Amino acid sequence: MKFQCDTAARVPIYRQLMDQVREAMARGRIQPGERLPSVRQLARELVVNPNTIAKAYSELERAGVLNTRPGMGVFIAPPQASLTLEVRRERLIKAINVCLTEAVHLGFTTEEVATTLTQQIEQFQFATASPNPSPKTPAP
Amino acid sequence: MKFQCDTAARVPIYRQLMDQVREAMARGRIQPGERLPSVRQLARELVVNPNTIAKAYSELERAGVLNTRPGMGVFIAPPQASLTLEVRRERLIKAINVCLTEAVHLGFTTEEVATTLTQQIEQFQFATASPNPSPKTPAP
Amino acid sequence: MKFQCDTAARVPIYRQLMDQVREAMARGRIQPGERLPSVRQLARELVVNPNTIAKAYSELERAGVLNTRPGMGVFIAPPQASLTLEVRRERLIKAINVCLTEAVHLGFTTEEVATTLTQQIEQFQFATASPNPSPKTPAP
Amino acid sequence: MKFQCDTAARVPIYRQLMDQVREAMARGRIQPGERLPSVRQLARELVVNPNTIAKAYSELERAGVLNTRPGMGVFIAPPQASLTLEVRRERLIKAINVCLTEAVHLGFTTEEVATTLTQQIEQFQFATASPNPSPKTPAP
DNA sequence: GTGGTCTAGACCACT
DNA sequence: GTGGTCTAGACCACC
Repeated sequence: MKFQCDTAARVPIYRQLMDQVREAMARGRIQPGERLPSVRQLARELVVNPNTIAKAYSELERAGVLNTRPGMGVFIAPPQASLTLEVRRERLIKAINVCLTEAVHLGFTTEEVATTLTQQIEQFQFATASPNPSPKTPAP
Repeated sequence: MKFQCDTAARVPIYRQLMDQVREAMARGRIQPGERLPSVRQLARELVVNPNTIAKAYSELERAGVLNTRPGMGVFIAPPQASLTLEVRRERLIKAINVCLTEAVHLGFTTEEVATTLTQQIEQFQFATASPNPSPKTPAP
Repeated sequence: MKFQCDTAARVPIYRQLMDQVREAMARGRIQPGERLPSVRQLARELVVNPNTIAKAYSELERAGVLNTRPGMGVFIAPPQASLTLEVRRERLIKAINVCLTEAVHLGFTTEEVATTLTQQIEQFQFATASPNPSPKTPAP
Repeated sequence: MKFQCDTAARVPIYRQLMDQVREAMARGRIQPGERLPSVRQLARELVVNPNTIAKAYSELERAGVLNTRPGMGVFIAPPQASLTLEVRRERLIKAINVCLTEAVHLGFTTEEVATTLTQQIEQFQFATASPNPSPKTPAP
């Protein structure tokens, strides 16, 4: 996996790295079990303090997205949805509202948003069946 | 307009207030020319330091969404899209990707996301014509 | 003389009015002895608090630019250069530096600034002889 | 870079600092990528509250002329002209008019203004080619 | 009444 | 070390 970071941005570097891992996973570019570059290697590559890389990795591990196996490296963890359906719904709606608020302020029309969304949604690897199925999709 | 803030959240209070103003505008709940609560009044109401409110307001003014008139109060500014179409497109795609990344990690299916999005999109006041119209939506 | 003010601007209204009087004088659009609209009349016209108009006028009077004759109205005062050449030089250089700093930040070239300046300078009514002549312009 | 501020002046301290940074940049005395003194250091040096320095820096960052990297310091940002030619022209004319109005009121002649301007203009680092070149300056 | 500026001093986040 | 956020409380400018 290829990382990059922008030291001039106001979003902290460790956050940029976390976001990149999460987005790459969501796009299916990296799979569970895959190994990420070591802290030191990535620190050299990005010319960044190793502590910063370590912080990004440890936060992701705390979130259950990565597994660190001492002496072996850092690996993508298998998916695990531990949240209740209610909490997941809330967060989805929140994420959508943030996105739509931005879209309105950028001056786009409903159609333009829908078009762009359709284009982008194909590039993500969505689950084929929800772990806690919603009532909308009754089991056959 | 009704505000609320969570002192315990890791997102700064002034940021929470900014987001609420922006979302309320995007939903059409507050209109250009409308007056917001005064700094002191809102500070008393939320039990927050007036400086914090002032910071939220002044940041929004610099973003061009508010006008503050000393001695008069703070008002919603008329809409003004000064960004190029290219920049606006970039930001829209970025916002959508953040949203979709979150949706995948929450374990939702494509259909669930599409359904929720359709529900939410109706609650926002989108522009009816883009300031820099895209070739995608020819006039009938 | 026609006044206008922008309540949304962050420069105070009384300052906007002062600047308009000063610029109109510098352009020769209003002459010494000419009468300005009364406080009440201008306040009605601009839909502004009379105190605000009064403040603009009294500040200009303090600067020696206006004369208020009670019961008669407000008049443009005859020119009077009471400052030393040294102070006037300092202020001219300061004003020019502010202007040039802005020009550089706007990304203009020297030629573009010179061209625009030549166009604008013709519209102002400069003195034909300096009250405290500089050594550059020896008396014949 | 050397700063100074006048606590007695009616222009706010943070504004004075902003103006000094902008002028130093326009004169080429500080270059993109260069680091400014830290908030705390400058606050000690000028005997001013750190919050005041921070305000100046953060306003300049919002204007796009500085980058602040938490934990690293504050740096001059690479130049970026995002404004349309029309807006830039308007602002240039406005800046020139303010300057000329002042010059007339100080009692200077056209020649004196032209002479002083020629002297000062050499000390600024103007762009050599406009980002949106005007038709006035064809390439030789 | 309104918002704007500044101080003093605290705590946190980032590198 | 760096900057960012928040509080408490003061004074000023504008309308």
